[in-house]
Amino acid sequence: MHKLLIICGPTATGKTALAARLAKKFNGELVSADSRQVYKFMDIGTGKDWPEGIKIWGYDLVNPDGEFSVSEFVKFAEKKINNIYKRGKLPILVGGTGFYIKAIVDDLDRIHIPRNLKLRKELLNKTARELYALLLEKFPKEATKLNASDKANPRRLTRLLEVLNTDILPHKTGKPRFDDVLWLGLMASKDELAMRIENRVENRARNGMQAEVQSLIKKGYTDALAKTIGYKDWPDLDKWKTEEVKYAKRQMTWFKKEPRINWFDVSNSNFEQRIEKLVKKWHNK
RNA sequence: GCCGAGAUGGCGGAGUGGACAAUCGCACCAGACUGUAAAUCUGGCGGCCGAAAGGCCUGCUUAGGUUCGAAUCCUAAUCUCGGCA
Repeated sequence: MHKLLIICGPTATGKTALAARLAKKFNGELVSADSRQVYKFMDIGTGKDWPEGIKIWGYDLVNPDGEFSVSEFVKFAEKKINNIYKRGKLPILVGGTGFYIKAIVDDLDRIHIPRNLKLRKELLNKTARELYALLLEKFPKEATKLNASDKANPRRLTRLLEVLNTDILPHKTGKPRFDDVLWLGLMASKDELAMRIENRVENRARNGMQAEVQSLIKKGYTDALAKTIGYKDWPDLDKWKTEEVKYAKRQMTWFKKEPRINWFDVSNSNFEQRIEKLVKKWHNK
């Protein structure tokens, strides 16, 4: 019986802390599904927590200038989850990157089609219009299926051309079979979330962010800093907060349409008890 | 006190007699997204009615004025910023 527990939701809702408690109660190990925390040396800015006595996998997978994507994540996480099963423990997938979580649970067949650097280079300077025209010419069926947003999105158009151009079939990874998946979602009202984010940012700013940024610069990772929330606007805390709030909103836009999530408002005083009750029932089933 | 410059939507900032409810950027709201998801992209964004097309009202510091017509010209007031005292 392979069960998977998922704890998702926007940033600053206390996912890791909850996951750690549940891991203790139910003999679990954590797998982080967070696209920022995979980078080494970026600890404070990405909010890595290391709960005591609990294993958490998925941090520090690549250098800040390394290539990473859902595909790498899936390969890593599936291996890890299988390993956790082998040891008779419960894997708990915890994080705010909805795409990564979905990729683990559902069969997303295209994500393992590799990059085509030559093609990407050719398409690099083309506008969305040009890319779409090209797509329409070569793959009219796929092209007309696109929505208005994707039609204007150079990055996604490039990727689609890349996917359709290949004859390489995506290889099957050793995907674990999940018999039973429980999705838990942590959320809060807009105001509550904004407040939590503010506090969190201020704490991180006080607790070593300056030194972390400097050491990253010293190591030469300025490109990575320039594109990462928290680092790119440092030391402007207001901007950091705004970016973090916007990020939380984007996360919610993704999660809102996921019907399998059981939502809990972290402002409710008894939400943890209710979660424990639910998990217990599911775990013993 | 005198001389200059200026006051535009939540903010920055265009517009300098009609095409202006007012380019654009930020913020904000909603959304898309099966290999960059920390990314990228789409729509909305004065008020009211409407599904929409569209309609009505208010509006560019304030008060007057000129004009068929003003954010744009004139007068005065208030405030801000530079220079001289």
